[in-house]
Amino acid sequence: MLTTSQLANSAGVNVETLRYYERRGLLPEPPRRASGYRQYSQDDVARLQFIKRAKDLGFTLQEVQELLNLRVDPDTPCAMVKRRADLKIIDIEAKLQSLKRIKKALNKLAATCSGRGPVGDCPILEALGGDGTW
Amino acid sequence: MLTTSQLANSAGVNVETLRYYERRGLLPEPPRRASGYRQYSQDDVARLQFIKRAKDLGFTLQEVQELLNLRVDPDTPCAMVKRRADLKIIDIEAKLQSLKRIKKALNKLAATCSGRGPVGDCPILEALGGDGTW
DNA sequence: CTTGACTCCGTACTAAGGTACAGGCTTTAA
DNA sequence: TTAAAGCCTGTACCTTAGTACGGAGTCAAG
Repeated sequence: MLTTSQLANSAGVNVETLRYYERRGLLPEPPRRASGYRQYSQDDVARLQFIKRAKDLGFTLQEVQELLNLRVDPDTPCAMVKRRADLKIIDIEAKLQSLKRIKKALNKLAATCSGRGPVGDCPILEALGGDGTW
Repeated sequence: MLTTSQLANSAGVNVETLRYYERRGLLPEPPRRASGYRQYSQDDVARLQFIKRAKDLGFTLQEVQELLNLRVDPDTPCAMVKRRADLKIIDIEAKLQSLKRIKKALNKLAATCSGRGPVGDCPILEALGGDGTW
Protein backbone atom coordinates (compact mmCIF):
# COMPACT_ATOMS: atom_id res chain seq x y z
CA MET A 1 0.00 0.00 0.00
CA LEU A 2 1.39 3.36 -0.93
CA THR A 3 0.45 6.93 -0.24
CA THR A 4 -0.42 9.61 -2.75
CA SER A 5 3.07 11.02 -2.91
CA GLN A 6 4.65 7.59 -3.15
CA LEU A 7 2.51 6.74 -6.14
CA ALA A 8 3.22 10.12 -7.69
CA ASN A 9 6.96 9.63 -7.23
CA SER A 10 6.83 6.16 -8.76
CA ALA A 11 5.90 7.70 -12.09
CA GLY A 12 7.55 11.05 -11.65
CA VAL A 13 4.35 13.04 -11.70
CA ASN A 14 2.91 15.72 -9.48
CA VAL A 15 0.64 14.74 -6.59
CA GLU A 16 -2.04 17.05 -7.93
CA THR A 17 -1.96 15.16 -11.18
CA LEU A 18 -3.21 12.06 -9.42
CA ARG A 19 -6.25 13.88 -8.11
CA TYR A 20 -6.81 15.25 -11.58
CA TYR A 21 -6.65 11.77 -13.11
CA GLU A 22 -9.03 10.50 -10.46
CA ARG A 23 -11.50 13.27 -11.31
CA ARG A 24 -11.17 12.38 -14.98
CA GLY A 25 -11.79 8.72 -14.22
CA LEU A 26 -8.37 7.56 -15.40
CA LEU A 27 -7.44 6.31 -11.98
CA PRO A 28 -10.10 4.48 -9.95
CA GLU A 29 -11.02 5.95 -6.57
CA PRO A 30 -8.77 4.10 -4.16
CA PRO A 31 -9.84 2.86 -0.75
CA ARG A 32 -9.23 5.27 2.12
CA ARG A 33 -7.97 4.86 5.63
CA ALA A 34 -10.09 6.09 8.52
CA SER A 35 -8.41 9.46 8.20
CA GLY A 36 -9.46 9.81 4.59
CA TYR A 37 -5.94 9.24 3.23
CA ARG A 38 -5.85 7.38 -0.08
CA GLN A 39 -4.29 3.93 -0.24
CA TYR A 40 -2.89 2.86 -3.58
CA SER A 41 -1.92 -0.60 -4.74
CA GLN A 42 0.72 -1.97 -7.07
CA ASP A 43 -1.93 -2.11 -9.79
CA ASP A 44 -2.25 1.64 -9.59
CA VAL A 45 1.49 1.98 -10.17
CA ALA A 46 1.22 -0.03 -13.38
CA ARG A 47 -1.83 1.89 -14.46
CA LEU A 48 -0.24 5.26 -13.83
CA GLN A 49 2.88 4.25 -15.66
CA PHE A 50 0.82 3.15 -18.62
CA ILE A 51 -1.02 6.47 -18.65
CA LYS A 52 2.24 8.37 -18.62
CA ARG A 53 3.77 6.39 -21.44
CA ALA A 54 0.70 6.48 -23.63
CA LYS A 55 0.46 10.22 -23.09
CA ASP A 56 4.09 10.65 -24.15
CA LEU A 57 3.24 8.78 -27.33
CA GLY A 58 0.72 11.40 -28.31
CA PHE A 59 -2.46 9.79 -27.07
CA THR A 60 -4.89 12.18 -25.43
CA LEU A 61 -6.20 11.36 -21.96
CA GLN A 62 -9.48 10.55 -23.67
CA GLU A 63 -7.74 7.96 -25.83
CA VAL A 64 -5.79 6.57 -22.91
CA GLN A 65 -9.07 6.06 -21.14
CA GLU A 66 -10.44 4.21 -24.15
CA LEU A 67 -7.40 1.95 -24.18
CA LEU A 68 -7.74 1.18 -20.50
CA ASN A 69 -11.42 0.47 -20.87
CA LEU A 70 -10.96 -1.92 -23.77
CA ARG A 71 -11.97 -5.21 -22.29
CA VAL A 72 -14.05 -8.24 -22.84
CA ASP A 73 -17.08 -7.99 -20.64
CA PRO A 74 -20.69 -9.15 -20.76
CA ASP A 75 -21.98 -5.71 -21.70
CA THR A 76 -19.84 -5.31 -24.79
CA PRO A 77 -20.21 -7.63 -27.75
CA CYS A 78 -17.00 -9.45 -28.48
CA ALA A 79 -16.92 -8.31 -32.07
CA MET A 80 -17.11 -4.70 -31.02
CA VAL A 81 -14.18 -5.01 -28.65
CA LYS A 82 -12.17 -6.61 -31.41
CA ARG A 83 -13.11 -3.89 -33.85
CA ARG A 84 -12.02 -1.17 -31.46
CA ALA A 85 -8.78 -2.95 -30.71
CA ASP A 86 -8.08 -3.34 -34.41
CA LEU A 87 -8.65 0.36 -35.00
CA LYS A 88 -6.17 1.23 -32.28
CA ILE A 89 -3.68 -1.17 -33.79
CA ILE A 90 -3.92 0.57 -37.14
CA ASP A 91 -3.38 3.90 -35.45
CA ILE A 92 -0.35 2.54 -33.64
CA GLU A 93 1.11 1.03 -36.79
CA ALA A 94 1.04 4.45 -38.44
CA LYS A 95 2.84 5.93 -35.48
CA LEU A 96 5.45 3.21 -35.66
CA GLN A 97 6.09 3.99 -39.32
CA SER A 98 6.49 7.69 -38.65
CA LEU A 99 8.82 7.10 -35.74
CA LYS A 100 11.00 4.74 -37.74
CA ARG A 101 11.23 7.33 -40.49
CA ILE A 102 12.36 10.01 -38.14
CA LYS A 103 14.82 7.69 -36.51
CA LYS A 104 16.29 6.75 -39.85
CA ALA A 105 16.63 10.42 -40.72
CA LEU A 106 18.42 11.12 -37.47
CA ASN A 107 20.77 8.22 -38.05
CA LYS A 108 21.58 9.57 -41.46
CA LEU A 109 22.19 12.99 -40.03
CA ALA A 110 24.52 11.60 -37.37
CA ALA A 111 26.39 9.70 -40.06
CA THR A 112 26.67 12.73 -42.32
CA CYS A 113 27.97 14.66 -39.40
CA SER A 114 30.70 12.15 -38.65
CA GLY A 115 31.73 12.34 -42.27
CA ARG A 116 32.55 15.47 -44.13
CA GLY A 117 31.23 17.58 -46.93
CA PRO A 118 28.37 20.03 -47.12
CA VAL A 119 24.77 19.14 -46.39
CA GLY A 120 21.62 20.94 -47.31
CA ASP A 121 19.73 23.40 -45.19
CA CYS A 122 17.45 20.93 -43.50
CA PRO A 123 18.92 17.43 -43.31
CA ILE A 124 15.91 16.10 -41.44
CA LEU A 125 13.53 16.91 -44.24
CA GLU A 126 16.01 15.76 -46.84
CA ALA A 127 16.59 12.49 -45.06
CA LEU A 128 12.89 11.94 -44.97
CA GLY A 129 12.85 11.45 -48.68
CA GLY A 130 13.28 14.84 -50.24
CA ASP A 131 9.87 14.88 -51.81
CA GLY A 132 8.15 14.73 -48.46
CA THR A 133 6.25 11.59 -49.38
CA TRP A 134 5.53 9.31 -46.46
CA MET B 1 3.50 28.27 -55.44
CA LEU B 2 0.55 27.84 -53.18
CA THR B 3 -1.59 30.14 -51.10
CA THR B 4 -2.13 30.00 -47.37
CA SER B 5 -5.30 27.99 -47.59
CA GLN B 6 -3.82 25.60 -50.12
CA LEU B 7 -0.91 24.84 -47.83
CA ALA B 8 -3.26 24.49 -44.88
CA ASN B 9 -5.46 22.07 -46.82
CA SER B 10 -2.48 20.00 -47.89
CA ALA B 11 -1.90 18.99 -44.29
CA GLY B 12 -5.46 19.26 -43.06
CA VAL B 13 -4.78 22.09 -40.64
CA ASN B 14 -6.43 25.42 -40.01
CA VAL B 15 -5.20 28.51 -41.85
CA GLU B 16 -4.68 30.26 -38.55
CA THR B 17 -2.39 27.47 -37.49
CA LEU B 18 0.05 28.42 -40.24
CA ARG B 19 0.28 31.95 -38.96
CA TYR B 20 0.76 30.56 -35.48
CA TYR B 21 3.60 28.29 -36.63
CA GLU B 22 5.18 31.20 -38.43
CA ARG B 23 5.07 33.29 -35.26
CA ARG B 24 6.63 30.39 -33.35
CA GLY B 25 9.35 30.08 -35.94
CA LEU B 26 8.37 26.57 -37.05
CA LEU B 27 7.60 27.73 -40.56
CA PRO B 28 9.93 30.25 -42.18
CA GLU B 29 8.47 33.54 -43.30
CA PRO B 30 7.54 32.97 -46.92
CA PRO B 31 8.02 35.48 -49.71
CA ARG B 32 5.07 37.77 -50.38
CA ARG B 33 3.45 39.04 -53.51
CA ALA B 34 3.03 42.78 -53.99
CA SER B 35 -0.31 42.56 -52.22
CA GLY B 36 1.26 41.01 -49.15
CA TYR B 37 -0.18 37.55 -49.79
CA ARG B 38 2.10 34.70 -48.71
CA GLN B 39 3.56 32.38 -51.32
CA TYR B 40 4.47 28.90 -50.15
CA SER B 41 6.63 26.32 -51.84
CA GLN B 42 6.64 22.53 -51.99
CA ASP B 43 9.28 22.54 -49.26
CA ASP B 44 6.78 24.15 -46.95
CA VAL B 45 4.35 21.32 -47.64
CA ALA B 46 6.94 18.76 -46.54
CA ARG B 47 7.87 20.81 -43.53
CA LEU B 48 4.29 21.24 -42.41
CA GLN B 49 3.59 17.57 -42.85
CA PHE B 50 6.60 16.72 -40.76
CA ILE B 51 5.44 19.06 -38.02
CA LYS B 52 2.02 17.47 -37.99
CA ARG B 53 3.34 13.93 -37.78
CA ALA B 54 5.92 14.68 -35.13
CA LYS B 55 3.27 16.44 -33.10
CA ASP B 56 0.99 13.39 -33.32
CA LEU B 57 3.86 11.31 -31.96
CA GLY B 58 3.90 13.31 -28.77
CA PHE B 59 6.66 15.76 -29.55
CA THR B 60 5.98 19.29 -28.38
CA LEU B 61 6.32 22.14 -30.85
CA GLN B 62 9.51 23.04 -29.03
CA GLU B 63 10.91 19.59 -29.72
CA VAL B 64 9.74 19.65 -33.32
CA GLN B 65 11.66 22.87 -33.74
CA GLU B 66 14.77 21.28 -32.31
CA LEU B 67 14.44 18.41 -34.75
CA LEU B 68 14.03 20.76 -37.69
CA ASN B 69 16.99 22.84 -36.60
CA LEU B 70 19.31 19.88 -36.23
CA ARG B 71 21.78 20.47 -38.98
CA VAL B 72 25.42 20.56 -39.77
CA ASP B 73 26.45 24.15 -40.11
CA PRO B 74 29.59 26.19 -39.53
CA ASP B 75 28.28 27.64 -36.27
CA THR B 76 27.65 24.33 -34.57
CA PRO B 77 30.46 21.90 -33.86
CA CYS B 78 29.95 18.61 -35.60
CA ALA B 79 30.26 16.62 -32.42
CA MET B 80 27.51 18.63 -30.81
CA VAL B 81 25.10 18.01 -33.66
CA LYS B 82 25.86 14.33 -33.44
CA ARG B 83 25.33 14.31 -29.68
CA ARG B 84 21.94 15.99 -30.04
CA ALA B 85 20.89 13.62 -32.79
CA ASP B 86 21.93 10.64 -30.69
CA LEU B 87 19.88 11.89 -27.77
CA LYS B 88 16.82 12.20 -29.97
CA ILE B 89 17.41 8.71 -31.28
CA ILE B 90 17.43 7.31 -27.77
CA ASP B 91 14.21 9.13 -27.03
CA ILE B 92 12.64 7.72 -30.16
CA GLU B 93 13.83 4.22 -29.42
CA ALA B 94 12.03 4.35 -26.09
CA LYS B 95 8.87 5.46 -27.84
CA LEU B 96 9.20 2.62 -30.30
CA GLN B 97 9.46 0.11 -27.48
CA SER B 98 6.40 1.49 -25.74
CA LEU B 99 4.37 1.50 -28.92
CA LYS B 100 5.31 -2.08 -29.73
CA ARG B 101 4.31 -3.11 -26.24
CA ILE B 102 0.92 -1.53 -26.52
CA LYS B 103 0.43 -3.00 -29.95
CA LYS B 104 1.28 -6.46 -28.70
CA ALA B 105 -1.18 -6.02 -25.85
CA LEU B 106 -3.93 -4.99 -28.24
CA ASN B 107 -3.20 -7.97 -30.46
CA LYS B 108 -3.47 -10.25 -27.48
CA LEU B 109 -6.73 -8.62 -26.48
CA ALA B 110 -8.13 -9.04 -29.97
CA ALA B 111 -7.08 -12.69 -29.94
CA THR B 112 -8.59 -13.33 -26.53
CA CYS B 113 -11.74 -11.74 -27.75
CA SER B 114 -11.97 -13.97 -30.77
CA GLY B 115 -11.55 -16.97 -28.50
CA ARG B 116 -13.63 -17.67 -25.45
CA GLY B 117 -13.31 -17.82 -21.73
CA PRO B 118 -13.14 -15.09 -19.10
CA VAL B 119 -10.45 -12.48 -18.94
CA GLY B 120 -9.35 -10.27 -16.12
CA ASP B 121 -10.58 -6.81 -15.39
CA CYS B 122 -8.03 -4.91 -17.42
CA PRO B 123 -6.56 -6.96 -20.27
CA ILE B 124 -4.46 -4.06 -21.46
CA LEU B 125 -2.53 -3.85 -18.23
CA GLU B 126 -2.38 -7.61 -17.94
CA ALA B 127 -1.10 -7.97 -21.46
CA LEU B 128 1.55 -5.42 -20.69
CA GLY B 129 3.27 -7.87 -18.43
CA GLY B 130 1.14 -8.15 -15.34
CA ASP B 131 3.78 -6.72 -13.08
CA GLY B 132 3.91 -3.45 -14.92
CA THR B 133 7.57 -3.83 -15.73
CA TRP B 134 8.60 -2.22 -18.99
C1' DC C 1 -16.72 46.74 -62.57
C1' DT C 2 -18.80 44.50 -59.10
C1' DT C 3 -19.48 40.78 -55.91
C1' DG C 4 -18.09 36.87 -53.36
C1' DA C 5 -14.21 34.40 -51.81
C1' DC C 6 -9.60 34.94 -50.09
C1' DT C 7 -6.03 37.21 -47.41
C1' DC C 8 -4.00 40.44 -44.24
C1' DC C 9 -3.03 41.86 -39.17
C1' DG C 10 -3.87 42.26 -34.34
C1' DT C 11 -6.07 40.76 -30.52
C1' DA C 12 -8.99 37.94 -27.84
C1' DC C 13 -10.81 33.61 -26.72
C1' DT C 14 -10.81 28.43 -26.03
C1' DA C 15 -9.66 23.56 -24.65
C1' DA C 16 -6.59 20.22 -22.66
C1' DG C 17 -3.74 19.08 -19.19
C1' DG C 18 -2.12 20.16 -15.47
C1' DT C 19 -0.33 23.15 -11.05
C1' DA C 20 -0.75 26.02 -7.04
C1' DC C 21 -2.69 27.68 -3.12
C1' DA C 22 -5.51 28.21 1.40
C1' DG C 23 -7.14 26.43 5.39
C1' DG C 24 -7.50 22.52 8.08
C1' DC C 25 -6.83 17.74 9.70
C1' DT C 26 -3.28 13.46 10.41
C1' DT C 27 1.22 11.12 11.01
C1' DT C 28 5.55 10.47 12.47
C1' DA C 29 9.82 11.08 14.43
C1' DA C 30 12.49 13.49 17.94
C1' DT D 1 3.77 16.00 23.04
C1' DT D 2 4.82 18.79 19.80
C1' DA D 3 6.76 20.39 15.45
C1' DA D 4 7.56 19.18 10.72
C1' DA D 5 5.90 16.82 6.98
C1' DG D 6 2.12 14.74 4.61
C1' DC D 7 -2.62 14.62 3.17
C1' DC D 8 -7.54 16.39 2.48
C1' DT D 9 -10.96 19.46 -0.35
C1' DG D 10 -12.22 23.15 -3.25
C1' DT D 11 -11.08 26.73 -6.17
C1' DA D 12 -8.17 29.53 -8.91
C1' DC D 13 -4.55 29.90 -11.92
C1' DC D 14 -1.12 28.55 -15.69
C1' DT D 15 0.94 26.79 -20.19
C1' DT D 16 0.57 24.87 -24.70
C1' DA D 17 -1.46 24.81 -28.95
C1' DG D 18 -4.35 26.46 -31.33
C1' DT D 19 -9.06 29.07 -33.05
C1' DA D 20 -12.02 32.87 -33.85
C1' DC D 21 -13.08 37.35 -34.75
C1' DG D 22 -13.19 42.38 -36.74
C1' DG D 23 -12.11 45.50 -40.03
C1' DA D 24 -9.78 46.27 -44.23
C1' DG D 25 -7.47 45.31 -48.59
C1' DT D 26 -7.16 41.91 -52.87
C1' DC D 27 -8.38 38.62 -56.58
C1' DA D 28 -10.91 36.46 -60.16
C1' DA D 29 -15.29 35.16 -62.41
C1' DG D 30 -19.24 36.77 -64.55
